[in-house]
Amino acid sequence: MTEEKKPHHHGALREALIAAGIRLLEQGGPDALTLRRCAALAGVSHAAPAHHFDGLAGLKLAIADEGFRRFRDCMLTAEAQGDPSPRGRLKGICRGYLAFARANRAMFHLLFGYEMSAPHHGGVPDAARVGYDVLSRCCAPFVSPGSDPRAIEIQVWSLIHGYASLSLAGRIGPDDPALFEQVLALLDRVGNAS
Amino acid sequence: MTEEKKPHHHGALREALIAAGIRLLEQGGPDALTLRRCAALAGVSHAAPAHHFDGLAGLKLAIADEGFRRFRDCMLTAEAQGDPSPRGRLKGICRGYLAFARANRAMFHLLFGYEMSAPHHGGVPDAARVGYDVLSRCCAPFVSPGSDPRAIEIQVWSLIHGYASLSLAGRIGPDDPALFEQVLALLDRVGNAS
DNA sequence: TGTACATCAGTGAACGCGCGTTCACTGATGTAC
DNA sequence: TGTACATCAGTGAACGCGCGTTCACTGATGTAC
Repeated sequence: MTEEKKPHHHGALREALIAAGIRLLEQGGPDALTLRRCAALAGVSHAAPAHHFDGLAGLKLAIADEGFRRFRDCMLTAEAQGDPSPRGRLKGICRGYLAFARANRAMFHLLFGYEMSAPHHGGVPDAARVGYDVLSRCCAPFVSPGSDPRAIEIQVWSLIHGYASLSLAGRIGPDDPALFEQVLALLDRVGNAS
Repeated sequence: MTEEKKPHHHGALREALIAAGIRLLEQGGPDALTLRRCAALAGVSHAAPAHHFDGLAGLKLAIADEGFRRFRDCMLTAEAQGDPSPRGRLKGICRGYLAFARANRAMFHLLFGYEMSAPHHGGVPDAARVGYDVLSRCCAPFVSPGSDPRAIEIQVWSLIHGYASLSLAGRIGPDDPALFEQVLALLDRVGNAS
């Protein structure tokens, strides 16, 4: 199971290829993620991945799946670190959202980029849902009973996703925690009756 | 100047290549944008573009430049169409923002994607500024005198950019104008003393 | 108005590159009996 | 416990593809005089 020897059979090649893909992604950007390079980094021949993934698209899907789980974990960690009030938790996951994006630039672009939503593409992996569930839970305290929670969820998600995207795109300038907190202050006005 | 004949000299190849690139982008996605295909679509040999652009990166920069101008025009048009109050203008450009993203998926990803902000890349083209200026002007009425306008600008920009990005990524589901207006309603709480 | 010449903007052939994929193969594993 | 055999997970060579780039070239344009 946890063998890492070098016999003919790798033993955990699937996981090794995913890990290699993530490394390539972060070190060389989206274009560095190819089947051949993943195979080389995992120490197998370039034809080996065909036994585990349905082409490059299949590998990317598996990488995105793993990425979404790490993304969720990053938000949960940030949630647990801050103020335990509902408002504090909500801001906490937003801080985790931004932290993940900054620490995993290329992965973030893979998770939300063109390819993942292209017309011909199979669609977003199931794991995308686990992140949304965290968001949804943290928004719940601010939803008026009987009303649709979706509006508040999308307000919060848009705000933090936009900030993270613009930050990665270099549009907000260097890291500015004070500015980010000012933007998050808008969340104090979410869900109140104004 | 406006010649479109077929002599040895094209006359306006630079513009033709940019137009070809935009067509390829929208019809085939980011990967369809190559020097050779642009040249073919413009009706010249594949070596011709080298006389006008510094490689593929140079062509992309020129395409992004044109894209940012169209983006701004789209916002200005939407601003002019709606309620002329400050709040109405602000929401107007947000509607233009979303409309542009939806009508120019691949271009939108080019303008804000990984490549445009990659470490080795030269940076965002100057034209990116013209869009921000529109946003800044529409935010100005809500900035308290003497305070930094940046906080409100980034709040608004994050909200609309996030919504547009998530919409393109297929995360918000099918087009839902009512939901979008609910999200924009958060702008009613921007810049007030709460 | 005419000529010589430099410069510019194309052509088309050729290059090497990394890619995904296919194929026959082989060693290792697992199962039936 | 031992044997036969099917299946699985790798190897390595080969394929064709489209890409960016280079190169010598040539036709058209523009300028000096």
